[in-house]
Amino acid sequence: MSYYNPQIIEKKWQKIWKDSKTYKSRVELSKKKFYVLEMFPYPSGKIHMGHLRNYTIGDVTARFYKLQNFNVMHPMGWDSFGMPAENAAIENDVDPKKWTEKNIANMKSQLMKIGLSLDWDRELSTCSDNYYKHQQKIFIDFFNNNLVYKKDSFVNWDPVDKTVLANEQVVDGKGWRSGAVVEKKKLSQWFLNISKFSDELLTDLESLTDWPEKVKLMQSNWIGLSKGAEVEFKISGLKSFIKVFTTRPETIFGASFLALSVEHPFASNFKDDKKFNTFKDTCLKFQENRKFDSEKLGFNTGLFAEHPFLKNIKIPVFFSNYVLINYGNGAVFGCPGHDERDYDFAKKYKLDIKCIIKDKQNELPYCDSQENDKLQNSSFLDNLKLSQAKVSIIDKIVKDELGSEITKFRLKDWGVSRQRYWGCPIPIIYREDGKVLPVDEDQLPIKLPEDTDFSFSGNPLDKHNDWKFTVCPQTGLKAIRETDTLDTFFDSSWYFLRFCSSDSKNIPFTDKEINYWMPVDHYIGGIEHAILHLLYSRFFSRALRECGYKVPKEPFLKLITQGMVCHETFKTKDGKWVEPSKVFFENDSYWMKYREGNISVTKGRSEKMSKSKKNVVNPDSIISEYGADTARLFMISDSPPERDLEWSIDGIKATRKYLDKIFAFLKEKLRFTQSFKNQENLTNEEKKILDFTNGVVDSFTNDIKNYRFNKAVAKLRELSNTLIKSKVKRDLFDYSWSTYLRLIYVIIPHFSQELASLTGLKGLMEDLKWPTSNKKTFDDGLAQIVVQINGKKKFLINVAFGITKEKLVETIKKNSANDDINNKKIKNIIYVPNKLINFVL
RNA sequence: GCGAGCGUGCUGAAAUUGGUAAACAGACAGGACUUAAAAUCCUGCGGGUGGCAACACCCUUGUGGGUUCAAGUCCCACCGCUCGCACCA
Repeated sequence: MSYYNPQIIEKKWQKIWKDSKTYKSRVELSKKKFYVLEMFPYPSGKIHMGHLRNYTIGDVTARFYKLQNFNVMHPMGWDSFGMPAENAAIENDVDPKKWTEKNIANMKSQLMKIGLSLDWDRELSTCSDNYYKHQQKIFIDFFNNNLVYKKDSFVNWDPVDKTVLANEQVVDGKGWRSGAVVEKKKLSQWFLNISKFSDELLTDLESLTDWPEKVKLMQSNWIGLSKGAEVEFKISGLKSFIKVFTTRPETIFGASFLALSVEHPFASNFKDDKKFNTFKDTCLKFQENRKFDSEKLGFNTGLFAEHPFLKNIKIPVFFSNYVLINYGNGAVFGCPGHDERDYDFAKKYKLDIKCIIKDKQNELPYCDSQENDKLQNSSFLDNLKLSQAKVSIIDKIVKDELGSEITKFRLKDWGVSRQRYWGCPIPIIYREDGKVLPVDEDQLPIKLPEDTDFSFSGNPLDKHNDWKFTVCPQTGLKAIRETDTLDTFFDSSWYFLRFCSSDSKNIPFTDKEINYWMPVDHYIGGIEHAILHLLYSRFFSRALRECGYKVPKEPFLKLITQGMVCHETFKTKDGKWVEPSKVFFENDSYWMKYREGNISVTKGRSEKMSKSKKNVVNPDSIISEYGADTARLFMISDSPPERDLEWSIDGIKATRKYLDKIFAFLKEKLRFTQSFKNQENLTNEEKKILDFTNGVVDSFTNDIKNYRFNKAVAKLRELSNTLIKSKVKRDLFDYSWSTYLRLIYVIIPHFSQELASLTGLKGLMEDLKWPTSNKKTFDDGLAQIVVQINGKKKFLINVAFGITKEKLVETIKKNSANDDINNKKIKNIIYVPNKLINFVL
C-alpha cells in the first residue's frame, strides 16, 4: 500500500495556502523585493506542457527567493483578447466574452492544481474593461505626445483571418497564425512610433547583462542598424532628384545605373503607362513569393541621371524588383563591379561594369573588400584605402550639399490597427468636421458592445451602428468611432506594470508601487517572444516615460528563455501522424493496433508537442493521475530550463516511484528538525554525511540561483541515495533528511510540507527560511590526489592535506605499485597542490 | 548567402571553466521474493584485449590536425544538426 497520496495532500495544502494568503504580496519598503514573472498565457481553455514547464520553473524561482527572505511578487493574468475567441463566436455563435471567461475559469482551476505560489489577488485579464480603460488612457497619452499617428499604407492583409498583420507577424510571406498567403491592401492605419527609439533600443541592449546573448543578437538584427550616406542624383531634363541610400558611398564612381523600387514615389510619373503597371504587378508578385535568388527584372525608364561627381557621365534609370520600398530610400545606385545583385542586373541588361578596386579586374564582382584594398578609376579617391575613401567621399558629399551621412534602421513603425471585434477599442472619434480626436478621459472606458452580430465577414464593430455613430460631447457635432481595435501585443506590452498596482482605480499604476516592484527581476518565457513581445515592451517603457510616467527604461532585468517540450513522433507509411501512446514495439519495429491487425509505423524525430503531429500530452491528466509534485519534479530534473525537454511517461512513472519510496521511508522514520547540535562523538562515516549534507545545501543553492535545476535535483538524489544506505545516529539522520526536505520544498512543496508536518513540524515550511550550511564542518586532514603518468590517470592516493611536492613524490615512490615511477627516468613532475600530480616520463 | 549556437553511452544529461570523462536519471538485461504476474529490492550497463576469477592493461567526447606536463573544454580545417535573418543597398 502506498502511503503517498498526492491527490489528497496537494488539495489540502493548496487550500491552506489559499486560506492563509501565504503568497499575497505587499509593498514593504524595509524588505528587498523580488518580482518573478512568467509570460502570461492566452486563455485557450486548457493548459499545455509548455505552460506547466514555464510555471514550474517560475515557481521554483519564486519560492526559492521567498525563502531567501526576499519580498516576492509572483502574479498571474490572462492575455485574453485575440482571434480564437472571435473565431469561436463566428463558428459556434458564442459570445467571445463568455467564451473567454469560461476558458479562464477552466485554466485557472488547472493552474491551481499545480500548486503555484501565485498571488491571485493581482490577477488581471486584458479583455476586462478594468484593464483596457487604462490602456485607452495610455493610447491617448501616446496620441498627445506624437507617439501614435495615422497613415495610409499598404498593409499585410491576411485573407483568412481578414485582418492586418504587422511585418513581424508575417512569416515567409504567410500569416503567423493562419498560414495564409498574405496580400497587400491599402488602409488607413494607426502606427506607434517605435522607430523613434531605434537607436536607444539598440544601444541599451548592452545594459541587459542578464539577458541571453542570443536574444539580444536577435533584437539587434531586427532593429538592423546600417551606417552610410544619402546621395542625390539629378534626373536629366527633369527637375526631379532621386535620393539614394548606400552603405558604401566610396564605390560611387563605380555606379553605372540607378535602380528604383516599383513602389518608389518616382513611379507616379509612369502611373498611366500600361507596360509599367504590368511590370509593377509582376515585381510585387515576385517580391511576395521570393524564396532564394529570384530573377532580376528591369524596366528601363529611358531617363538618365547625372553622376554627382562626373558631370559628363549619365547613367540609365531603371525600376527593378530587387529594390525594396521598405528599406533605405527604395532606390539604389548600381555598382555592378562590387555588388552581386547589381552585377546580375548589369549583366542581364548589358550595362557598364566598372572595376574601381585595384587589381581586382579579374575577380568581379568583388564584394567583400580587404583592409588594404585601394581605389582606382575614382577621381579624387584614387589610391585611397576604402576606409579612408569613405571618410573623404562623405566629407565631399556634405560639403557639396549632395547629401548627408546617415544611419538607417530596418525597424519600422508598429502598425497596431486590427479590423477585429475582440480587442481593445481605440479611443478615437472622427468628427463630421474632419477632426480626429481622442475620446475625453472621463468617458473611458470605451467598452465593446455586447450585442454584436458575427454573421458577416469583416469587422463587426464597423457594422454596429449604435456603437459606431456618436456625437462629440464638446460640440454636439456628429462623429464616428474608430472601429479598429488594438493589436494584442499592445495589451501585453505593459501588463507587468499593471501587476504592480492591479487594484489602482483611476490610474494605470502608482509611482510608489512601480518604484518598489519594477523592474521585473526574473522574466521567464518562451524563446518565440525573443523579438516581438520583448521589443514592444522595451519600447513601451520608453514611450511611457515620454508621457511622464515614472517607469524604468528596461522592464526586465533577467530573462530566462525556456526550451520547448518535445515528444517522439510516429507516422504510418502513408504519412499520417500517430499518437505515441498507441504505438508499441515488437520484433525490432514499431506497430500500431488497427482494427484486427497491426500496421507498421515509423518513428520520426522528437518534435515540439503539437496537435498536428498528434504528440501532445495533456498535463492536467498527468497531474490528476500522478500528482502535481511528480509532474513538477519531472519537468525540471531532466534538462536545464533553456534547453528542449524530452517528455517521457517512463520518466513520470519513475519520478512518482521515487517520491513513493521517500515518502514511505520518511513517514516512518523521520523526526523533523531544523538543527543538529550534538556534533561530538561522530564516526568517520557520520562526519562525512554531515559534511555532505552541508555541501549539498551550498551546491543546491547555487544551482537554483543559476537555473541549473537538473543539477540541483541530481545532487539531492545523491543525498537521498546516500542517506538511505547509511546507518547514522538518530540526530544526524533527522537533521540531514530535514535539510533534504527543506531544499526540495521549492520544487515539490506539497510533498515536502506534508512530510515535515507528519514528522513534527508545526506550521509552514515557508516560515523556516532557507537552510544554511555550516560549510566544511569536519576535516579529516587528508587530501585525495590523482596520480598521473604522462597526463593519464593511474591511481589515487590519500595523503596529509598540504603535503609538499617532495614529500608526495617520496610517498608515491615508496608505496607505488607502478614500476615506471621508480624505474624510468622522470623528465618532469607537475604538482597541483592537494589535487593532482603528473609524472612526465 | 549572412549571423549565432550545438555535436559526450541505447536515451536525457553531468564534468568546479585546462586537471579522475560519463555524476544523477530513463530504457534495457540478469537475479531475489512469488504458483505466476505486478509492485518492491539487489546487480550490471561506452568499447576492446587478456584471465576460471578478483583483476590488469589499452582505447573512447562528430572527423582530422595543432597548442600544452595535461584537451570534452583552447586554436585551425572539415563534416553534420538546430535556430535567427535574408535581394537590407
